[in-house]
Amino acid sequence: MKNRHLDESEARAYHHGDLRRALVQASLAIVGEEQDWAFSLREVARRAGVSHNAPYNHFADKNDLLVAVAAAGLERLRDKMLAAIEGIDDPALALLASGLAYVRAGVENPALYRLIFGPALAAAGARPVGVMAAGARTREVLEQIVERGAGAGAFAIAPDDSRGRAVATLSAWSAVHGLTTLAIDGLADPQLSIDELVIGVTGTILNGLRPR
Amino acid sequence: MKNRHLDESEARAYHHGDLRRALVQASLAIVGEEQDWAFSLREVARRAGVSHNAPYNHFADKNDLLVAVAAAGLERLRDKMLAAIEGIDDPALALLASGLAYVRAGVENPALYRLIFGPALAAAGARPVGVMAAGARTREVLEQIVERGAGAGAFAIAPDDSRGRAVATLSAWSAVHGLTTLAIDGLADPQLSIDELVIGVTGTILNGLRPR
DNA sequence: ACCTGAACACCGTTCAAGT
DNA sequence: ACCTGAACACCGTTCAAGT
Repeated sequence: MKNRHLDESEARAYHHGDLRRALVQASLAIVGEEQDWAFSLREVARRAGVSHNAPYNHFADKNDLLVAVAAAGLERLRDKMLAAIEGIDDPALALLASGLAYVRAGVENPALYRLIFGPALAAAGARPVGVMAAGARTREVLEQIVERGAGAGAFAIAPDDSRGRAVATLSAWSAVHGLTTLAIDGLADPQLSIDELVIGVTGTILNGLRPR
Repeated sequence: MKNRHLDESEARAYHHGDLRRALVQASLAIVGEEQDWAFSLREVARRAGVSHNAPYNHFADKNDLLVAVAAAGLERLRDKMLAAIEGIDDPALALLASGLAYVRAGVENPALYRLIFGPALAAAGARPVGVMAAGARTREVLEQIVERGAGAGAFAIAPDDSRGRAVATLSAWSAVHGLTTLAIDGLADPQLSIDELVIGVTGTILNGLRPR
């Protein structure tokens, strides 16, 4: 009864060291299905079919689980960006495509987006290294597009200007990240569609990076 | 004892219909002093010197209080932006000044910034009108700068292009909003100072809006 | 009209105990 | 090594009762 939503192999796996992964998956399921990013640790345990303190064998506390979930969510975001720029040579088009994928992912699953940039990162004390590392890997996607654009002369950045590349990367990330949260919060212009907003905002960034 | 941190006039005021305001002030104090945006309703009541369910006479539930706190925080943000652009005629400089004020405010009080764009707006069900209205007033500051810039020919937007103005406004807000959250989350480049980051990112936006 | 105290269901975390 | 059940302090919310 407790395990009725799990098949036998999955139930067995909990005794094989997979509970950690199962708890992260259960969390992602709750976030995605119920759009609830403030779920309780006990609810996750219930969904995974274990007692409410079994998670403590794999995570120091609730925030430690949230860190793992946020990191997994960031990896998903990164994968979508990578898939979106696959085969696109023009750096400007690649930046637009990655931005579209990023904002769409956030708007499609707002609760996950809020979780990623929410409680885990806000935790007092030491920075949660898991999320930070995943965030760095996500930023790298934009960094590489900027680097290609700078090398090809598509963006007005000298090849040896690492500061310029950092600013360009952060400009692009800030714009799509800010647009995503404003759209999720209902603070973006409702007259325009999400795609129109992304194209418009990314267009401003691309215009700002273009050689004059 | 319960009221030891309140003087008599303040204590009396709670019987004059000011508890609502006092609870919002107490919340802002907790957020600012303890950098804790996930405070409990009971803690707010304790700080205000009332029983733990007195708040229910003024707010429907905890989220209703959070909405009021978020709206107050947004008004503060708006006031800082307005003060920063006071007397600046050049639209480009005004946009930079407002952006600097915005990001600095967020970085100085990250917990308040998280609260503003956090739980209240994420609440399931109906949109919290209080925050939405305050958000619209905050966006208006940027809108007016863009409008001035479009009129003066400082930005490449035709006078009758309301769509262009909306995109420009959202581009500016997205950039500073995204930069603020990334900086707070420790995901911005640590090599550069906050002011350098704002100048760089705002520079990209301004460059993108400038006539060619 | 506004506030209080008791009560309820729920939560995060700890601890002793089981296999 | 990993999991369970009891226990503790705390929370959001409701309700009856006070002024």
